[in-house]
Amino acid sequence: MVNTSEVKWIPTNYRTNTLNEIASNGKLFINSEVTLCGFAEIIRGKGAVCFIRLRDGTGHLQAFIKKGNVSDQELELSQNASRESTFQIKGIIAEKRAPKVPEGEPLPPAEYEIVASEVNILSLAETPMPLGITDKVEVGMDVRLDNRFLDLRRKHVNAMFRLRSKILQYGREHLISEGFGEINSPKIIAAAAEGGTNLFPIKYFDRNAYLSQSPQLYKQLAVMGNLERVFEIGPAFRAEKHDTYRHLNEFISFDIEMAWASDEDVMCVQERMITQIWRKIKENDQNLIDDVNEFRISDGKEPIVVNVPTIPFPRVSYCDAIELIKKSGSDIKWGDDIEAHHADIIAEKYSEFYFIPRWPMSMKPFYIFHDKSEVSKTGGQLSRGFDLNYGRDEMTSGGQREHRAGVLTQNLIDVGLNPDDFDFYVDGFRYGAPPHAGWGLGVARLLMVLTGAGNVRETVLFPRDRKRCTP
RNA sequence: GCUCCUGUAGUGUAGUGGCCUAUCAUGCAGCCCUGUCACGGCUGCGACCCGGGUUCAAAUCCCGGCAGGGGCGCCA
Repeated sequence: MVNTSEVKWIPTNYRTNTLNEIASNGKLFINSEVTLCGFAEIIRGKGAVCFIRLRDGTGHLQAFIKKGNVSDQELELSQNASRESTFQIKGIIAEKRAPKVPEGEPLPPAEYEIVASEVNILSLAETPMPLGITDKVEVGMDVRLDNRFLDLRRKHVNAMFRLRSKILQYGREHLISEGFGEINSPKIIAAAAEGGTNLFPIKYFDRNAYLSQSPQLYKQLAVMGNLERVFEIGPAFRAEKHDTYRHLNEFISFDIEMAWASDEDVMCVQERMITQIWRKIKENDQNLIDDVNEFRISDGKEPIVVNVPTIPFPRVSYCDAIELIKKSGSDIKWGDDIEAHHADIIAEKYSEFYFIPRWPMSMKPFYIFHDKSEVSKTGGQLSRGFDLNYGRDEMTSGGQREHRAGVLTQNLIDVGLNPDDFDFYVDGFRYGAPPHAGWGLGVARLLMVLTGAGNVRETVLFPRDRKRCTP
């Protein structure tokens, strides 16, 4: 279930070992006395014996409870316990009796079990459960989310969130290796950071405030402060009434910002980070991918394969993308947004990761850098803003930022924002400002790509959408 | 904001006007068997979202409500 090779599992007051330690190194434990804990995944046996398949956060192990080894009361309570009840069992590790195999077939590898001498039921599970942990019965998304704590116990769901943790870990490690430091920006803000999307208003004592839609302005200020290269993994809030497989109203954004860099420089950081995440997952976490695949196969889906993408990712500039879409017969002109059905056309040619650099300045936020000499064939002003897509889906939005205070103020005016509201930001650029660039990446969307999940709700523990604010 | 669709046992489903005191699986309860391990066998429990209407007859058709899902726009 989890790669425990590098983890030191220190005993707790409840257990001496994890189940996986015993299951994978049983030989070393034979005849030794241990105390183990876990959920009872299956309870079988009547009369003189009882078998419990225990599960903890590391793996599984069978407990064998036999009349005479424990009190009659312990045996009976165990036999009558409901599935998913939690147990603490003290006993001796032994090799499992080998199963009967048909003539001529080889015996399976040795397995181990704990032969109980003491059984302590920590908590009895109520019945029936709202959804089955191991049952081969489908469950609707709504029931799953209402009972996420149970849903998470299902192997493939559990694996999904362990993979999420790995993505964050490997991403962090990679950025740190390139000189980035982690920051935390405020999530309570006074004014709309970027305009455009709707914010959630909140009461901040006796004033009005909002939940942050993006760490954008603050990570830039951190760079102005000579933190040089920063990243943040934190929540962003958007009060948009969307209702799709890829949108939530609260999501975790993986953001970077770096000094002395252009749009192209941070695209390179991103493709290095993504390939490194893929490479590490492939090296270390195939077991988690296998858990996901086991479910996908039982569900009639293709198993996922972790293919490390090759660098560089294709760059399909905005202008080229428009040409490509036009060629397919779609009605689009320079200056139009590339919508989902347009992205489908690009995805026919570029089905994996690709960048769309150099969007029209008119379509990008005020803080994006533009160079007057960089224009389209038709004369439209280009920007240093880019997107990263995977097929039809947008993963990232980023770009080189405007570091000229005067231009920033003009940009604010051009998009109809009041520069006075942004003094806290523009002031940061008045006393020397390095050219800089960055991006924000949707963690859940990246996990969707990695795992083939068809809905962002699969990749977020407790998703917040238009209809759902609990649990 | 605009669209399309769906509500049947705890869970997932079958059902398209009468054969529905509603199918199957899983679950749960009980019994039998058993060093079990995809265990097996038997018995039982448990449901048509709510309110109107059409009809001799409604889970099924119509209207309203409530709840949920898909898609679009916008975005990560």
